[in-house]
Amino acid sequence: MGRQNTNSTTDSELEILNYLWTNGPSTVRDVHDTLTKSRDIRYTTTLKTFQVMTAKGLVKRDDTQRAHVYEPLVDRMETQRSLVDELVDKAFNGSAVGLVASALSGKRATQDEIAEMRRLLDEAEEDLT
Amino acid sequence: MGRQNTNSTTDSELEILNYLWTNGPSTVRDVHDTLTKSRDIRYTTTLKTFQVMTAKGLVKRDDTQRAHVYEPLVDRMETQRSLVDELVDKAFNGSAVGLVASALSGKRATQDEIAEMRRLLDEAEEDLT
DNA sequence: AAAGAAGTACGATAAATATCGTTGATGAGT
DNA sequence: ACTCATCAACGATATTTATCGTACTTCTTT
Repeated sequence: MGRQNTNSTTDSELEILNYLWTNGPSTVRDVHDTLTKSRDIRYTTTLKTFQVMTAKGLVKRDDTQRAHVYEPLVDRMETQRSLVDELVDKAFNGSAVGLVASALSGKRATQDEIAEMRRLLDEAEEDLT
Repeated sequence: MGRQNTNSTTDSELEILNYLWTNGPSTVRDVHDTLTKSRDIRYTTTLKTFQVMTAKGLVKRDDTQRAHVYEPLVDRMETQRSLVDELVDKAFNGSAVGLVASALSGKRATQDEIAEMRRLLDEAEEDLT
């Protein structure tokens, strides 16, 4: 009964993973000092999230130092892809086109971004044959 | 303290909204009979979700009939856009390009889908003036 | 009219998530 | 050696979500 989620990573976890993916192996202190700039949370909250993530296998912990060092065990692109797939299923009836249409209608894309997307489409098309 | 989510619609709610957007105003029975094909849930679960959605203002209820008729109060594209924006922020550091790249790397897009995306890009470019 | 089917209302509950506080250990500076 | 800061461990708790069961009401069918 009760809650039931197919989700792999929660919002808090994703926030932490983003930091680790960008900055490499880090301590709780490193991450917390960044998180606390935008939100008012306690150190132990960040720590607890790390512990949960470790239990889930999302990160690996090196405890040879007093301040444990964490690094991600999940791949960034992989995670992004699964989040996108999930959203496409849930909100766009499986159509990636719908997703792209939405993305373009939201914040207006710049000329450069549009050009980059065209390049991505060219690539995707080549991979088809 | 405790949980805190910026999310507007939950998974269950979105599932119901999808039905309403596609099929128009419907009764709990209508929706439930469809949901129950893919998941094993009780009628009152679906009903309860409708009641919560009504309280949240996501749907409007017409109770002039014994079987109340519900219709969506939120716009489909609007909702999709906000879900996409949320994901772009959370997982792609605000870059819609990253999202599109992920979408293309996931399930392989067909020739037709790619063509349609190109068309969307053309449109977006024109809107740039 | 009685029985049964189909509805709604609503409280209870399990699980997941995000959060905090307390406790005990370890290290650094005086 | 003592004090203070930093850290990890861990339990407690509020909230949200998804779910169900029970009770009550209202049609329908015999």
